Formats: sequence, C-alpha cells, structure tokens
Amino acid sequence: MHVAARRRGPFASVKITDVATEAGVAPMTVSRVLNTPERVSETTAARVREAIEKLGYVPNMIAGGLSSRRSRMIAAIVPTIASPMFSEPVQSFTDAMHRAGYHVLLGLSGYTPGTEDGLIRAVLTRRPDGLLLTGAAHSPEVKRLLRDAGVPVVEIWDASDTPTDMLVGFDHAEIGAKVADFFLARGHRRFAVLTAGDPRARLRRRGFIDRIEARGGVLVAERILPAPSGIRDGRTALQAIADQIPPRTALFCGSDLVAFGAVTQARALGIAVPETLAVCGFGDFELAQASEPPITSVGVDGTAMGRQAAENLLARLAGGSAPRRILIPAGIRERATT
Amino acid sequence: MHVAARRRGPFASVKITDVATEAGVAPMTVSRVLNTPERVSETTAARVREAIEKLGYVPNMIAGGLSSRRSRMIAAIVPTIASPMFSEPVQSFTDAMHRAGYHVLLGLSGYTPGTEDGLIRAVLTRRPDGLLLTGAAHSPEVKRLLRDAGVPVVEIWDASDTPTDMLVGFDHAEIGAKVADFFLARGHRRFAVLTAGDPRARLRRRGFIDRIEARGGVLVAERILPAPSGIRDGRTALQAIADQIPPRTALFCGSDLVAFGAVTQARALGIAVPETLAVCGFGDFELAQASEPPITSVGVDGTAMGRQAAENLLARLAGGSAPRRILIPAGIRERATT
DNA sequence: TTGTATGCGTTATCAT
DNA sequence: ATGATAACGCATACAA
Repeated sequence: MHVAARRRGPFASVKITDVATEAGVAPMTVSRVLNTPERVSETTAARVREAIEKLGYVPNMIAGGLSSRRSRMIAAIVPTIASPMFSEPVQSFTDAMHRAGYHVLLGLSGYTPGTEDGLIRAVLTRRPDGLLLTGAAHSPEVKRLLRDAGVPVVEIWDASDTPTDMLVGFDHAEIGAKVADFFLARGHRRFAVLTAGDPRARLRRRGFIDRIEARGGVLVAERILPAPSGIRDGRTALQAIADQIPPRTALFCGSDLVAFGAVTQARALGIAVPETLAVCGFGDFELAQASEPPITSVGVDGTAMGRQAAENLLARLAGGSAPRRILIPAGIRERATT
Repeated sequence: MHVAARRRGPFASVKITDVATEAGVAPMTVSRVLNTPERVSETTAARVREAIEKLGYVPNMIAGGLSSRRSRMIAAIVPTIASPMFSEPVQSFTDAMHRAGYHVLLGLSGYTPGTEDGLIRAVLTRRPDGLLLTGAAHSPEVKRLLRDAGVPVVEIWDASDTPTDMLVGFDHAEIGAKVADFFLARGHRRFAVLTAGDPRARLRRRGFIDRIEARGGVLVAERILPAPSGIRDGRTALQAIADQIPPRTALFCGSDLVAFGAVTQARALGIAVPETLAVCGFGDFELAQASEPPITSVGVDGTAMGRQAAENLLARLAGGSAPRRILIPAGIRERATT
C-alpha cells in the first residue's frame, strides 16, 4: 500500500481515529475529551480515556496546531541564559507558561547584532502564539514582520515609548542617572564606570555620565567590557583603572558580577571599600546580597519581570487586553560598598 | 465563503500556493527552493525567491512538520536554568542546535519528583525530533513511552549503566569518593558535607561519605540543603555547623555557590580557611575561580556536556550513530581553600 | 451530548 | 528539473 509504505516515523502512530474506534465513538469526541472535557458525558469520557490508556495514545499537537491554527507555543528570545539577568526572567516566564499549558521555544540571540533578526524570522516559521523579546530595538523589517504576523509580543528589559506591542521593563538611562544622584548626594566628585557594550548597558552608562557631568562631577576612568561580562572582567578592569581611583572614586558597574569582581580586586590591591572606592552594581543578584561585603546594587526583579510578561501574554491569548507598557520598579539597594 | 469565514488567524496567510502562483511554478517547486535548493535550477529559484520576497511569505513549519513528520524541534528538559549547573549546558546545547537549524523547546522540571514525567509526556505531544533529559532516573512508564516514541534521547549529568538511549555525563558517586581521597591524602580525618537533596547531589554525598568511613574518617557535620541551593544556603548552613569545625575539618559542598557561601561565612566567623576549614566545591563556576580566595572545586565542563549532547543527537538525526555512553572528565581543581 | 464533513499548509512519492 | 496527487492527524463549523 502507498500509505503503509510511507516512511515510518517514530511514534508508533496510534492516532485519534484509532482511539475513537477502540472506544466506539467519533474522533471528535476523543478530541473533546482531551481539550474540552466539560462538554463530554462522564461515562463516554471514561470509556475514551480507557481506550487512550490501552493504546498508549499520544496526541499530535502538530496536527492539532495546523488545524486549530494555535500552536500553544511561545518563543522567548534573549541574548543568553548564561547571565542571571536573563536566566531569571526566562525561568519565571517559562514556569508561568507551563502552568498555563504553553511550551516555550528558547531562542538565544547572543550579542551580535543581526542574530536576533534571523532568529525571529526563523521562529515565526513555527507559528508561535506569542513572543517574548529582549529590548525594543529591532530592525524595521522585523517590526513589520511582527505586526504582519499579528502575534502578541512582549518586550522586556527596556522602556521604549514605542514598544512593538507590549512592554515590561524600565528606563535604563534613568537608572544610570539615579545612581549618579545617589553618589552625588554622598559627596562624590570623582566617578568611574565599568560596563558591557550591549545597548542597554550603554544606556545606563549614558544616563550616569550625563548626570555626573551636568552636576560638575569628573569621570576619571571608564572601561567597556565584553557582553555578557563576568567576575573576571570586573577584576581585570578594576586592575586597569586602579591608578585613577585614589583619593576617592565612585564606581558604577554594569552588572553585579562585574561589581563583585571590582570589589574583590580592589581589596586584593589594598584599596579600601567603600572609603576609597565606592561601588554600586546592577541587578541585585544573590551574589551582591550574600557576598562579603554585601554590595550596593540596583534592584531589578527579573523574576517579576518574567512573570509579568507571561501574565500580559496570557491575558491577550485569552482574548483579553493587557497594558501596553508596564514599568517595573528598580531602586538602589544600599549596602556596605557605598 | 466557508473558508473565508474561518477565524482569521495571525499571519496574513500568504501560503506556498500563493508564492507558486506568483512565480508561475508548482507549490512543490517552492518547497524545493526552500528545503533542497540544489535540486532547483538557479533561474527558477531566483524567480521563486523574488515571489517570496514580494509576498512576504513566511513558511509554516507546523504544516511542514505534519507532512514530513519531522518537527525540527528538540526538547531540552532540565530542573532549572537558575543555576549555572544547567544554564551552561542548555546554553551550549541550544547554540549548537540553532546552528544546525533546530529549535529548542525548553522544559523546566523543578525538583519536585513527578514533574519531569508530566513534562516529558506533554512535550512528546509536539513530536520533537529528539530529547535532552537531565539524569537517567525516569519512571518506567516514561522510559517505555520514550522507547515507543522512537525518538533519540540524550541524558546528561549522570552516568547510569543503562541509559534510555544515549548518555553524556559522569559518575557522581565516584566524584564524591575522589574528593574524599583528595582530602584524605592531605591528612584530613574530620569531614563535613553540605549538599542539596536532589538525586545527583545525594550520589556525590554518598560516594564521599562511604569512602571516608571506609578509610576511618569521621563525619562531624552534615546538612541537606534545598535544591537548587545558593550562596545564602551555604552561609546559613556553615553558621549552623560552625561549632563542629575546629580544630580542623574538610568540607565538601554540593555546589560552588554553597562553597562560596561557606567560605564567606567561615571568614566572617574568624574560622581560618584553609587551615581550620578546608573547602571543596562542585561545578567549577566562574565564582569559584575568580573569588578571593579562589575555591577548590570539582571541574565539570557543562558547556562541553551540552555541546557533546548536541553532537550526539545531531549525528543520530542525520541517520548516523553516536556513542551510547560518553563520560566527560571531571577532576579536582585545587585552589586556595584546600 | 455526539457525529459528519471539510480544510489546515505543507511535503513524500511517483511521474514526466 | 519540475509537476500532480495524496496524505500528514487533528479541530472547526455545523447538523442532529
């Protein structure tokens, strides 16, 4: 037979019709037992479930998705999950989506411009019911593509005035300025920045530097680090700017890992923290909270961000609406390094 | 029309037939241009690409998957990505899969027994072409389900003699014993363990304790921590066992985060490291390498593990074969805490 | 509450 | 190198 000759895929293809036959009902009834059990009488449902069990039926959502035009998949695209900055929101987002019966397609775009574009294109091919993206800066073509697709999109970690669709984030430049104000209020006049070169880190840096210069402060040292940057990058960079630090400098780091590295290296060099070097990190990771000395940091609740993004998306998927722009609180947690 | 009345899904459904019409070819030719361009003459291919561009066609892999019975998706199921233990392999695995044209479905199973089962079942519903699982301990039903599915499976982070299909990992009990030997060789007689309660951490603990007792060592303190455990858990636990530490104890920690917490707290309490308290962590995360003092740890290359898992899977997906069991090297990196 | 008819958008297969 | 045809396995829409 033609059909039988077809390549035997995996999944010893028990299909919905087999279950239906076994249970003595129509395929549609089996489908209902699976998707809308409340519309099936308990007795037939039981019979169907028995047949499913007996045959070891595993529904095929690919077929279901083609028919219903809903994939029940969400694509989540972040630069990396090697940093808590993104692993936290992805973790909470995925958890929330699982609870709602969705699966998450993980896309890692790296920090090379252009990769994200390709990834978004590729992922749209799978017809996700929704998208989680990092940042609101996408190429015009992709923005158009997303609109055409008509798929709900949440952008996180950013605060554009013109999100593609929905946004859950905060203003990085504002945070930078806030940190500057924090230092200025404590009498600092000399400043330094260690930050990665990614767009959002650059925004924080910009906000920080602008505010400092507006208030007559002096930027005595600066280093742009690779993204994602880590503890070692912080140590190396601090080593490189050590000479500029005395008599007293306030340092803003692009992430808590960098801040931890800077503090560690400063102490190794005999630079007093916070007396000679005051340090503020970013992210408020466990490392900042639980290391010694605990590090002052900008608290951004990545877990909450992921959860909120999921909520928004789910609201829209349920046919409802969700806020276009949610700014999540981000404040300075003062600790022993300032 | 019936068809037109159907719920308008997203994706202003330009389909392959539209492209075909526009280009004046059969749909199958468009499909070939997309999937096997080498089988199409360059001139028609160019015409087709032009049509695709003009119409903004985005292929539908759901339909393609149904027809070809290959989803070009791999499911990766790990307990969490909040720990570098799993985020590293997932990162490298996903990167490798992306490069090969596959997408990764991320499943987070947590540490509650039973969750993984449900997740595997759910994910099989999407007909992944392959699976990455954490550990080789699955319920008999799931193992059967996986075999029936006929899908290639790689299990990581474990060294069962009877992997479901393929395995890339190492023997945790052996590592525990290795750490014990390491300490014993340095004259230690008093030992302590701080480890999470997950199955693999328990294996390491078991191997450690058994070896110690076999060699006449004494376990003076032990704490089981929540999984995944962090820096704070390490600090708290060390605080709790501080009295048992003098005059000299060797501590094995279930993860570098815990080890870092323990070292931090020990120093805060004035316990000399490594003189009074020798510490060995697990995972060899950047934190162990770059903190002060650098922490002795068991090095496991999570990135390599993920990459190797991807390689195996890809080999099988390409119709080839791959080793059933790959043990990756895991050795002690001696640093300043021992 | 249950069943019937039909289409979802693509690719395998065979034919030319 | 290209085309015609027939599935792929399910859910929508409607009827009973």
